[in-house]
Amino acid sequence: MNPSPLPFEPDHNHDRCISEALEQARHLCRERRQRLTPIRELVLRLIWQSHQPLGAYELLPALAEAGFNSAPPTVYRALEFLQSQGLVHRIASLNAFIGCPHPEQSHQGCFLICRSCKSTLELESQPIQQAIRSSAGSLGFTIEQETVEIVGLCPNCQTRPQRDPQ
Amino acid sequence: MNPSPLPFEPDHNHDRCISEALEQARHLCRERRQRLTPIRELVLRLIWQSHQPLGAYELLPALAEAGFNSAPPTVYRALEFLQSQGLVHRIASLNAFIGCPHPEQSHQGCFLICRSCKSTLELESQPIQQAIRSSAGSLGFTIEQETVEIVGLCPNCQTRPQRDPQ
DNA sequence: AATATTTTGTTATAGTGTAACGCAATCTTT
DNA sequence: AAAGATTGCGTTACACTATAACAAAATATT
Repeated sequence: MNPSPLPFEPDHNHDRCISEALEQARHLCRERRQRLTPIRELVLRLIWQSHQPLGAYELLPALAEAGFNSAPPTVYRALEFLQSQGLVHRIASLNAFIGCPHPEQSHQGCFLICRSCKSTLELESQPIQQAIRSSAGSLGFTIEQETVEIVGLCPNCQTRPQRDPQ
Repeated sequence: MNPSPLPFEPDHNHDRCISEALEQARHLCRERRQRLTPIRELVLRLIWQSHQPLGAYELLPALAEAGFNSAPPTVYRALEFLQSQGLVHRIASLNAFIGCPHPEQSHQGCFLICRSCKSTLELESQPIQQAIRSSAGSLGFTIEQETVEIVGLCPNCQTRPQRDPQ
């Protein structure tokens, strides 16, 4: 069992991985004087539990089960808050959301998304960042937001295409 | 007047730029034995006319004006065909479509999108491609599809934020 | 001309996301 | 602790994006 998730590694200790993410979220929000309300924390936990990008509407049933209102605005508000705090990212090409493993400083994610098992890995790739900045800079373009989403097959699914690591 | 569009340059000869794109599309489709029907050609022309990413539903009124059916499936079918031929790209972060300036070979675009005037430039950046391939490769990830969309401010809009180059 | 294939028309519906308003909970100031 | 201000939530309604399914028309093939 690993203490934290490895790239495309299905067998890490996911319970611990979730609770660490939640603890960090609580800590960051306390520090920033932001309110991690029960709904927001639940949405964050649900997203972490999946480890796959999760659509907004997939969250609604769980919210209803927990006794909350489960109309779309409820979950979108929670997601908006979590995004504003860097706790989740939105994957534009999937219309879905995923937990951010290092929310302590605002950043632009770069995602590797497995088409087969949907596992998604957030990279911190200096070379990619650098190449993008350099290209934009040479054209006089000022970057405000980056969307880098790579879809393909993770190592597991190249040899065992049907398996779902979660 | 320039014969072809320059990066974020509002004053190129856009009529010529459109007609060249259409001529190339006709040529490619003839070569590939694919049918560039009136609807498909009209959709392609409308997209090129805008030079900004265009939503599917923004195309419908023009289709109706031209006497075609203007229900969503009509335009989505045309867009699907044009994408399959590499003639247009979809911008995931905008739910919109834009003409491809070099459709002769299938490729993954990298887009610089101005938040203010919406001008969008497709890059062929070897360093970015290389960095992405290298990152993915070192993790054993096989790339199938890349989404790279950079939103920010183009040179024109950094000094004249209100101007619309189109 | 007959048949097969592709494209389009049409209706309906699924999926994603937001506006707007009022109430409730929390925070701030006194 | 009370009053007022701010923030978050419940609720309804709706806008925007995209596709399924089937029939009719147009085109290609034999």
